[in-house]
Amino acid sequence: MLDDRKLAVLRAIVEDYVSTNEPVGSKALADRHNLGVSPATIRNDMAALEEQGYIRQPHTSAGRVPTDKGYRLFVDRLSSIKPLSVAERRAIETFLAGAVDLDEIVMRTVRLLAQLTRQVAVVQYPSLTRSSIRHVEIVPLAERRVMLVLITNTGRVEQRVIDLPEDVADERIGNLRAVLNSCLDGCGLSMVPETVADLPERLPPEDRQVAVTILSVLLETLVERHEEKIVFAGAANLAAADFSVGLRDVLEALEEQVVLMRLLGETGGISELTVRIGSENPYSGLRGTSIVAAGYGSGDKELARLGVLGPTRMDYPVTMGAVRAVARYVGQILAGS
Amino acid sequence: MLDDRKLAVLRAIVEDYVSTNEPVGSKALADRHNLGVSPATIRNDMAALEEQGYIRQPHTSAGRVPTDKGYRLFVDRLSSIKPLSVAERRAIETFLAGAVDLDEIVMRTVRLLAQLTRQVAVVQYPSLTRSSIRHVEIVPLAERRVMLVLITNTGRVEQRVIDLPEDVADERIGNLRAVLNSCLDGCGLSMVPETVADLPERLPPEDRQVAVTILSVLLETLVERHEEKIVFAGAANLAAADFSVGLRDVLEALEEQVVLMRLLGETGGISELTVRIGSENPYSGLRGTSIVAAGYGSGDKELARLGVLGPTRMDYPVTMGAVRAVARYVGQILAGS
DNA sequence: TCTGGCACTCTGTGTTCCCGAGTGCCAAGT
DNA sequence: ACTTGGCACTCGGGAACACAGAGTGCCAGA
Repeated sequence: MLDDRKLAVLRAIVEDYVSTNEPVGSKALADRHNLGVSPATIRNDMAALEEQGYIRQPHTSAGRVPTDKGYRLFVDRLSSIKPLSVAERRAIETFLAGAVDLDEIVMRTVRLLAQLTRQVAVVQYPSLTRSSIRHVEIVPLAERRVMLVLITNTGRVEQRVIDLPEDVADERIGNLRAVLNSCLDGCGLSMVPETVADLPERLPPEDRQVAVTILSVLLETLVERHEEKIVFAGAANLAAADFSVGLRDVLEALEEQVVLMRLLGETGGISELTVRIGSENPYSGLRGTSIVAAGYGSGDKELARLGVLGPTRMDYPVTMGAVRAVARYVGQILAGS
Repeated sequence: MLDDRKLAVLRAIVEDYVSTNEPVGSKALADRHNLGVSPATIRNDMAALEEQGYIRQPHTSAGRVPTDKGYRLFVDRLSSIKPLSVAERRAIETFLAGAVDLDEIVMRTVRLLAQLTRQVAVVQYPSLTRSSIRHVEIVPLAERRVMLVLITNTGRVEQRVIDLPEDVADERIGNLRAVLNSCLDGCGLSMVPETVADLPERLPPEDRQVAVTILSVLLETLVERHEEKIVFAGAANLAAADFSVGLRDVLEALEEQVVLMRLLGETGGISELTVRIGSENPYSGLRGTSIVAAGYGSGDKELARLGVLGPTRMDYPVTMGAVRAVARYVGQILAGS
């Protein structure tokens, strides 16, 4: 149905259109790529490609432009991920190495990715639910008020202020902290509810009331924060890429955590790339934009996702290479810290 | 030099131009505002205003448009800050009240402000340097590794991972923590360096090495984080306001923490509004944009700043009202938590 | 000092026209 | 059966042009 030459023509169209941003005609193709055939032949192939929905003409008698389906075929079968240059790898390493805490790792990652791809980068904070507890801290603030601090093995810190039902002496707090830590240390977050279920009963009666209050907040934190935090950078790159569709919609989507979550999507395995092209993505305001995303994590567990968002007319091989490389490096950094 | 009527004309020009976004002519002015004089008279006044640089004509035989100088006069002498409606105040309260930690307070504030003003909102995290220490925590992570957690009275939490020069038993860590807390609790951050200066000497010799390591990281944190964290929201509003100047520059500025810092600027007193109009601001990429900013804090100490950024052609009375109101509410929330 | 009148100057818009790039199709060649 | 050159056709986009409308500056009169 699609012989090799037709595929070569499609590849050439995508490559030319990506680099020039103008509909590409049969003559230009014959000139720039040595396909060994004449423009007329190419025209026939183009007609076939259009017939099947891989390319289209913006107007009669203009060149051809790839459709979403065309890009999809290109990504799946006609291109290979382009690895980063040595210089780029070095840049990633040195740039990420300087980060001192999780906030800074994420911040640097998102900027790095934006700069590398010249597009909008999106990074999700390492998921709370898939990580485990490294330490729980209870800090007395006032008479009946404490702050609960939760530190996970990914370096993420959650804090909540709790109003207690009664005055509690500091040593009782300390005691409680010790108990909590001894039974939660290293506990996967998804296991917390069962782990603490019978905890109050194992405490002296006078502490139970307080323990229940604190535990309920702890559990609440785990649930509420299920919707993860996401940051983006490189919005300025949107202005450069003259967007076909209004960039207002894109900016709006970027500020909606929920939408971003869905865009990053779920993955199969770690460091596996997901590409959503134009109308494939689940949000109508983003026709005309593609998302290249990957999971990252330490070891073999995927902790969160990151990716970039740009016009469908993007350089997929390069973008995919950058996303994959950054995802791997961030995973390493997280594992090492 | 400028009699009352000329000022009234200037005010009318600003108001009309802000609401219509079109150069305003003498006839339209005479119709919409009852100035009690004819268009011809207004024309004379306009000529005078233009002479002095308060307004200008985009082209010969177009209406007049205020200059930066004109807006400045308008803000300083011709307008008064418009208080928010009851409904808006209620919305602020309920929206901010639900926040559980500092991150969420800041996040909600910036979104609220963006929505209220329909412009880009910018909020700086409460300054580390001006707040005081509420608690210091040292959490053992591994053999020779601990995490230092710093909690300030504004609810801000800073964490750093520290590699120790030797193995340290947990009880020695606990001891160190107790000592640190007893001498730093409530200590203003700017006082920390002197407060801990002689601390190692007061410890048993075997702990000194470790203490020095930890303290140096602590001090480093205070210094490094001097450049504050800033977040923004509402970038989508930029796309709506058809910017005269390329919005690429604006987006770039928004992602430069340093530039944002300078834009928010320094203030006189708390809740005092700063307005920077067009060319008054220190960044050349932002010709055509104004910044309305205010300090916020708990009690009488200014902890940080917040504000909005929009086209010079903005509704200053309303914007100023919103910024002032939000700054006050955030201050209250911070004081109460 | 204000007002009405008048001539003048622009910008923006709509119209028309034309060029060129690119196509589809067909008939001839391999 | 596929490829190729030729040819007529179609549109989009830019240039040239005209024109209406809004707005001004200025002047003479109240």
